[in-house]
Amino acid sequence: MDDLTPNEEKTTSLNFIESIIEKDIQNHKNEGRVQTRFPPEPNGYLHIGHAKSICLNFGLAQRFNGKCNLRFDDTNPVKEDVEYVDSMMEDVRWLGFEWYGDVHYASDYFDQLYAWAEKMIIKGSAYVDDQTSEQIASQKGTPTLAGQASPYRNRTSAENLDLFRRMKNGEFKDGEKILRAKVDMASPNMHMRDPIMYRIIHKEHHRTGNKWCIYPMYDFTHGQSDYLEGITHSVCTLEFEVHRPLYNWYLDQLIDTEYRPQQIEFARLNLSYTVMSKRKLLELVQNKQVNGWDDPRMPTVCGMRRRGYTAEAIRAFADRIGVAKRDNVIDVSLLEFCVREDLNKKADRLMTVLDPVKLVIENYPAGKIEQVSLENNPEDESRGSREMPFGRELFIERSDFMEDAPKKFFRLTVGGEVRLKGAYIIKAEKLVKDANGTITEIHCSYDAESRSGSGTEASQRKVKATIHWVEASHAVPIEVRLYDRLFNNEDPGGQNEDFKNYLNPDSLQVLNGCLAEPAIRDLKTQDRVQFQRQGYFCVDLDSKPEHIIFNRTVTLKDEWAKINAKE
RNA sequence: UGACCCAUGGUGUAAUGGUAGCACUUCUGAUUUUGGUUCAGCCAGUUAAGGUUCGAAUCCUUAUGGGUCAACCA
Repeated sequence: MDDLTPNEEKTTSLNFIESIIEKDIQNHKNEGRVQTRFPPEPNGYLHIGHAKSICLNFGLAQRFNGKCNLRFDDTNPVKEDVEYVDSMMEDVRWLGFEWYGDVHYASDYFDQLYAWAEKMIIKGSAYVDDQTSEQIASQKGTPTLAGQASPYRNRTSAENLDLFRRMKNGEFKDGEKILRAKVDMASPNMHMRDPIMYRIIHKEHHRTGNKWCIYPMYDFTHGQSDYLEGITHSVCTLEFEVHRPLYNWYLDQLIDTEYRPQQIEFARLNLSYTVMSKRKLLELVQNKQVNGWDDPRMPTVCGMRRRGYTAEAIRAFADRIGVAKRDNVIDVSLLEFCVREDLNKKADRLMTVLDPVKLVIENYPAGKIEQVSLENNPEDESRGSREMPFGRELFIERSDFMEDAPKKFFRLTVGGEVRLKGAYIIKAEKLVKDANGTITEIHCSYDAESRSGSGTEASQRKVKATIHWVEASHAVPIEVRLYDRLFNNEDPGGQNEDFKNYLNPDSLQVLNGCLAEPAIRDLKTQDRVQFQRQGYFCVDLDSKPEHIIFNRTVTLKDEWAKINAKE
């Protein structure tokens, strides 16, 4: 596992899971051993909610000198695929974690689980049921009404064993028979009403091929898998709370050791302005409302990676949101804060003009080009500086000029002065407009004595604002993709209407006429930079040298946008 | 009209019977050749009612509110 940055040093206060573990260690439970696991089902892509779980499980192992396994919970061949296995391993590693030993699969334990099932049949705590799923459901009762026993509940062990073996041998079709645990049809906990242990699925499994046509259910698999791997603390989300009695019941039936894994539940992550369920994310992909699982608007790990999020930022986020049992909705602004905090220190600055308007410096010699020096990162002197061409014709951001500016507008107006970052102070003199009245050129004069860093008195002059620019003849055209929140409702999944009704129609904005300084050509795919005064961006996967494409990871905080919005 | 879980500023999370703290957000100000960063500060909280206790966010009771559970999914 990689080192924690200073930011990720744990505080002294413990979350409730850490408190449990600390107590267990003090009591020498399991010889003081700590082993956790991250157990995804390989049926989709990992999202920021999984990232919370990954950081939690691997983080607990780090903190308590334990181990953390990676285990694929692959008990349902109908839903699972190797494609997902590979992407999940990639995502876990990208987040900065390495699992202990080999990757594990629940399917590694199919033989042992089968043997345990036979053991339960022999001792009379499991039976084969011939009924349809509808019949079984109708006997299940309701949370307020006890269930009724299956007519097959009292088959002899011998008969059950024979039938179960024939199930395994492929003598029955899907759904014809199942194996159930004999627990308590009157339990107030629905999961204890003779839960299904094995079902018949004639489907090739991504790892075991056609060896099996019966597959164990989650409940009959998870606790035993934990046990077999020596997991001490089996951390899962709250909806498995009602499964815990069954988790423990199966272990009680099957094992006799003092060692016993303990299931602990925590509240899953919810993020404002997005959805987190695999089903809903899949729907967005299938309906082409996003461009695949790694669309930078998706809360998937691969989507966030493509957008330019760093693993450090995601880990810092996971750390700050904490772990507890109450339902929560984390404000997406915390995530944005974490990525800005990280990128502010790491990302070199670059000048790009997203919505260019031409600026002509009338008293600057035509044809002259001089080089000005700019520091790469004011937060990190070791990043050095670079040269950038300056000349008579430049492009500046259209929004940095206003004809009828309110008093709080600090940028360029006719008769007003601003500094061109790293270069000279200019004063706007007159405008050139087209037939529609749109400004096509801003003509200005410059103060030749004011060059940045020249040390002259004029260079020390204070002006209200400093704006970014690019020299016209050296400008590099780029495409920039701006992303906004995917939904315009804080909790799109929690409304009465379909969550897709709350999709933000402006979540993706593709800008094609953007211009960048020449240094932009040095960047490689996925490199992250700050576009001066605008935000953090990264080179998109689709970018090519002849067609450079950037994704906006997150904007800078923007005081003027706030003031402007209030008008 | 069951069982189980949960309840601290707008959001999230601490305080483990003894001064309700931290972070994000909002807002104010200082610094700034990024309206960024940094720094300083303001506003703002224990769901309610009883009880135990010298003392309760914390323990107990009840109420209220929220969540989970009736897949041959995980």
